[in-house]
Amino acid sequence: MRVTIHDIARECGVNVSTVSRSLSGSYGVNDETRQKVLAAAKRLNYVPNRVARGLATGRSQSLALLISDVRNPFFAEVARGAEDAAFAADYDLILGNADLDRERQMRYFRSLVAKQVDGLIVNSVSGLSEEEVEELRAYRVPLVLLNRSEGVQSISSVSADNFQGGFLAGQHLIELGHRNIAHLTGPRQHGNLTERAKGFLKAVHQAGNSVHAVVIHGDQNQQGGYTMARKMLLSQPGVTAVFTANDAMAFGVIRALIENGKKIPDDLSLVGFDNVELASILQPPLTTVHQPKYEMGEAAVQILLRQIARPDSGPEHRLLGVQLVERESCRKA
Amino acid sequence: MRVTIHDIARECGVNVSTVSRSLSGSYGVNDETRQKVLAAAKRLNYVPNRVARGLATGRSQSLALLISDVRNPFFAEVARGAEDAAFAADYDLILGNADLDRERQMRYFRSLVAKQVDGLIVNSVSGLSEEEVEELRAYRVPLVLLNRSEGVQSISSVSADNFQGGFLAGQHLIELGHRNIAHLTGPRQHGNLTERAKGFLKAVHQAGNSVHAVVIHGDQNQQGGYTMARKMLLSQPGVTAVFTANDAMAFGVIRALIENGKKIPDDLSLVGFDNVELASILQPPLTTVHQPKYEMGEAAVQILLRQIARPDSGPEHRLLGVQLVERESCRKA
DNA sequence: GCGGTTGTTGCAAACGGTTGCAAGATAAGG
DNA sequence: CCTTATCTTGCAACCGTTTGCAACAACCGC
Repeated sequence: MRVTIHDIARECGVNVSTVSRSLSGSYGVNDETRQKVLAAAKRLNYVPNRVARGLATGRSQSLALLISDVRNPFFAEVARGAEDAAFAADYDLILGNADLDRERQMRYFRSLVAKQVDGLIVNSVSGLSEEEVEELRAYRVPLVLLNRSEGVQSISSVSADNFQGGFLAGQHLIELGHRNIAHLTGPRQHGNLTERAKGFLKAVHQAGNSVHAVVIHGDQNQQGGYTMARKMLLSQPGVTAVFTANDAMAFGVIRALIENGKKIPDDLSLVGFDNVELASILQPPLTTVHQPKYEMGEAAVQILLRQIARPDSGPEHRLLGVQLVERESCRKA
Repeated sequence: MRVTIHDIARECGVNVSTVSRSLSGSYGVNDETRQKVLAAAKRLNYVPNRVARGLATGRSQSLALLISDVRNPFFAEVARGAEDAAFAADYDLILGNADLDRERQMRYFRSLVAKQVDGLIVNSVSGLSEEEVEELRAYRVPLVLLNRSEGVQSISSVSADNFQGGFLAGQHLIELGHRNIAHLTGPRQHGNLTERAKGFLKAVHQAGNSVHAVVIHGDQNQQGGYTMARKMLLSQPGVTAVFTANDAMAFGVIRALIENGKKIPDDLSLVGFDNVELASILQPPLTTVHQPKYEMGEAAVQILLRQIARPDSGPEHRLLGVQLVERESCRKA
């Protein structure tokens, strides 16, 4: 059995409550006694039992991050940001990969609540039914969503400025002189991606009638980008520039172009979104919209910590800035 | 306050112990009573408090994964494998990024032990002092190392067959007819990478005197690969093939070659190690040695679960197979 | 010298479960 | 009908902390 405060108390000839107070540093214990206790704790190699502490205080000192998949570099970066912020505040982070499986997500929620996590960061909640969101809310655990969900004002969120990102991408291509631009994006109704498309279209409309834009929907991954690009090459031969709603799709576009013997940026300019590490390594390096992924993880934890400290404080929505990273996948039209 | 078993007991007019037994499914309770309890639990929306349970049973029902950095796709993949296996067994996974910082690693250990994690998967322990390893051992928490540490027989481990991987890479290049091969690797004394180098050299020696090999040490990342490649192009102009000890270094090599106007595989054949996702996306797709990353995570959790179930069972060392994935970065010499 | 502070410590009740043991009820066997 | 075995349930201790309250001593000012 491990050493407990009872052992220390016996060793020092004091009551456990004195030991507890000495260790947790709250005032009200004589300095001499405290030193004695501290020395004994060290000598006996005492490790406090956080579970017991958690039971007594109602705090588990852990947060959870529930995302689709850490293998997605975007989430890995978020996870690292969250983990660093949590570690700094002496919390630890439980990781859950829920894919986009509703059932799995709910199973996780229940398990995490049962474990008394002090706060929860969730990728997205958009797939959940009204009832499920209600159940979630009933748990009364501080919650922050990564990427704001439409219409869920009451839950804190951290998002990148997707609209602005889409706008920047569109503006950039237009400034380079492109007049026939395609936007490759995911399925309709996907909050984030929809925002990006809206921003993009704003830039297009601002440019007036001279610019022609087409939006193509498909799967929001490399394969989807590949498929859409192939289709586009056939149906839209006049396109000179492509903006994809994420980098993965851009990689698919690159593959399709290589297969068709076309070169970037000579035959087609390309702008991605996310700025995953790969984007800078690829040849040519991809121009893309940088999302502050690490910072999003950090911010989410900060909000959580604040909500834990002041449970009655309202929800907070943080919109983090994005920026266009110009590399070599675009050229003047 | 949340619903507890006491509430359910009151509701059903039975003792808490009966409720506990009904819920945890251990036999010894009348079926009718159990149904009544289950119904009440559901009706009241009861969520068991795992912290309390943990205190009583000494089990926290959570495992921890302590790695350098999730942003490294290798670890992200391992993490996902571990998480899936843990989830399936109704455990959850605490994630820790310790970089290679000893202090941070030790802080994590203590915190995790304090939290009564039931098992711990650790990236590497090689940087720790004797004393620290001893402290770790004293905690008596089931432990498995990702990548076996030299001379630490007493702690379970899961590793890829690095030696065999190095051998396969060397053999492949030799079979293609290369006679002047460079191996770019990390600092000396790095367990894994050393094994890879050894395997590579075995292939070289097996081929007899006709094959000339040079081993270059540097940083085990993209930048290191870049630097070493530049140096090599100057000092070893006769080299026709390169084997890097990981994919990241290979990406650095590619960058250096592009800068020098050289083409892969025409001017130089290249083999990496790891098979990160990026390797297949790059142009040209990289020939590399596949490490079963996901499976390593899974295996680590399985070992942990076994050790938790039978604490007196000895350590287990699992060596997972690797395979050469031939893509388009090599050609006949 | 006395009442009132202030500071230090101990006592004991939580926190929400689990579990060994005993008691009572019921059924089976002789 | 009594004994014994089997089921079902309750009681209470325990897991390792925290924390409100009371007790006590020392010190203060008057």
